[in-house]
Amino acid sequence: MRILYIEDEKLLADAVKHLLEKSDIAVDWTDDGEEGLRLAKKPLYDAIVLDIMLPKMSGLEILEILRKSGNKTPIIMLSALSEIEDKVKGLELGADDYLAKPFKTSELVARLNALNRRPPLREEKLLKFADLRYNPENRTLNGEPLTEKEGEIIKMLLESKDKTVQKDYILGRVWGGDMVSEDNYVEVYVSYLRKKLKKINSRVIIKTVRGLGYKLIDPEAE
Amino acid sequence: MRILYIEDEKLLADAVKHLLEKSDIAVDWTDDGEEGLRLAKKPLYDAIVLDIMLPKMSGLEILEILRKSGNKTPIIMLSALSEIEDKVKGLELGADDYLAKPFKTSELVARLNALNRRPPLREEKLLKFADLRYNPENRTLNGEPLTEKEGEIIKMLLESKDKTVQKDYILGRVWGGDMVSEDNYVEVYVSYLRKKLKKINSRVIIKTVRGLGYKLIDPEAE
DNA sequence: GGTTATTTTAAGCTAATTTTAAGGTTTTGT
DNA sequence: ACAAAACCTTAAAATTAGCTTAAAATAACC
Repeated sequence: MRILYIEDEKLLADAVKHLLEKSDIAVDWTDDGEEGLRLAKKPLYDAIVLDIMLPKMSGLEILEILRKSGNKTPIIMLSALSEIEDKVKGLELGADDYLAKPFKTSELVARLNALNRRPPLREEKLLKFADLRYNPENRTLNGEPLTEKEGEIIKMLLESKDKTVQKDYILGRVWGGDMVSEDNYVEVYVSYLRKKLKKINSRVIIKTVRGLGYKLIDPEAE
Repeated sequence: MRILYIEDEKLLADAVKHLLEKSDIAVDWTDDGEEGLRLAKKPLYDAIVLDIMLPKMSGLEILEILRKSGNKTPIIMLSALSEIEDKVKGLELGADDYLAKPFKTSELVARLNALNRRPPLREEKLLKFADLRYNPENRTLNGEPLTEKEGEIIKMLLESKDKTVQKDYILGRVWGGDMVSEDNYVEVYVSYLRKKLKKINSRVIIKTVRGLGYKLIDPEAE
C-alpha cells in the first residue's frame, strides 16, 4: 500500500513515516499544502493522510478541491482534539475517516487497512432519461457500447434533458473549437445514435429542431 | 481436534495442555520457535496457538513465514496485555485471533472451537470473480504464478469487479506517477494476462473499452 | 559471475473509429 | 409548386487505438 502524508510537523511526520513503513506501507511525505495537492491528484495513492492545519493551504481546502474534481482516493483527516468543528466539516466534504492528535500509529495503520480492505466506494453516476441509462464509466447506453463521439453527444443530450442542444455547441464541445465547421459531423453521429436507440429498443427519439439542434423526446410523457 | 502449541513457559504450557486435553483437544507442544515452524508446516493441525515472545524466533516471524508460504492453518496469537502493537501486527500478518495473557483456558477452548467452526478467515483475502481466485499473498491466479506487474493489474481489475478500470489509472498505479506515458506497457501486460487466463481455462475475459480501459466479463453471468 | 525471469522497447498487424463525400429526403420561404 | 437550405444516410477511405510478438535491457537469483 502506498499513501500520501501531508503534515507540517516534521518530527511527527518522520516518526509516523518510519512506523508506517515498518507496517509495509510506503509513505510519500510533504509539508506543503500546494505540493500535497499536486501529488494528491496523481492516481498513485491508496490513501491520503491529511493534517488540517497546514501552511499556505489548509487540509480542508485540499480535501474540498480533490472531491470537487471527482477524486475519490480515501482520505483520513488529522487534527487536534479541540477542533471538533473541523471533524464535522471534513466528513461533510467527503473525508473517509478522522483521527484526533495525538494518535497511536497502530491506530492509523488499522484504519488505513480498514479503508483499503473495502473497495473504494465511488457512486454510480448514471445519466437517465425515460428508459435510457448511460454509463460514462464504460460508455454504455443500456448496455450497448458507444464510441467516444457517440458517448459525448448522448451525454450532452441527456444532461440537457428535454431542452434543445444546439448543433454548433455540440460541434464545439466534441470536435475542438477551431473546426472547419462541419455540421455534417454532428449529423453523421446523430444518425449513428438513432440507429443504436433502435437497436436497444428505446422509446426515446432524438428530435431535430431545424436550424437549432437536437433534443430528446419521450413519447410516453406528455 | 489437534493443535500445535508453541510456548516457552513450561509451567503454563503443561497446565494448558492438560486442560485442553480434558476438552478433547490433542496438543503437540514445543518451546522452540524453529522447531515450532518446522512442525507448523505439516498439514497436521486444526489450529496453532502461538506465543509472541519466544527464544530464537518470534511468534510474529513464524506467523509471517507461514502466511507468506500460503499456509492457512488458523492461528491464535498469545501475548502479554501490554503489547498492543503486536496485536495489530499479528492480525495484519494474518493471525485469526488474539488472546492476551493471562487467559482462562476455557476462553482458549472456546476460541479454538469457534475457529474450527467457521471457515478460515484467510479466505477473505482472496480476490474472487466468477471462476477466478487471485491470491495476492503469493501472487497466484488459480494456482498459476503471475509476475509482479501482472499481479498488480489483475488485482485492480478484480477489485473493480465488472467496472471499467481506466488505462491511465493502471499506468499510474503500476508504473510510477511521472511515466513517459507508455500505454503500450499496459497493453503488453493485458496481453500476457489474457494468455494466462486461457492457460488456466478460465471463462473470464478481459474486455477492452476502447479509449477508456479494461473490464472483466463473466460470459456466464447476465 | 553467470543464469533465469521479468520488464521495456519496438515494430508489424488488425480492428475500430472517425472523416470525407456524395446522393437522397424533408422543410421552408416565396 | 419550386428552389434553396437544412438535414439524413451510407459507404469508402483515412486515421488511430489496441494487439501480439520477439528481441534487448534490466533485475533477481543462485
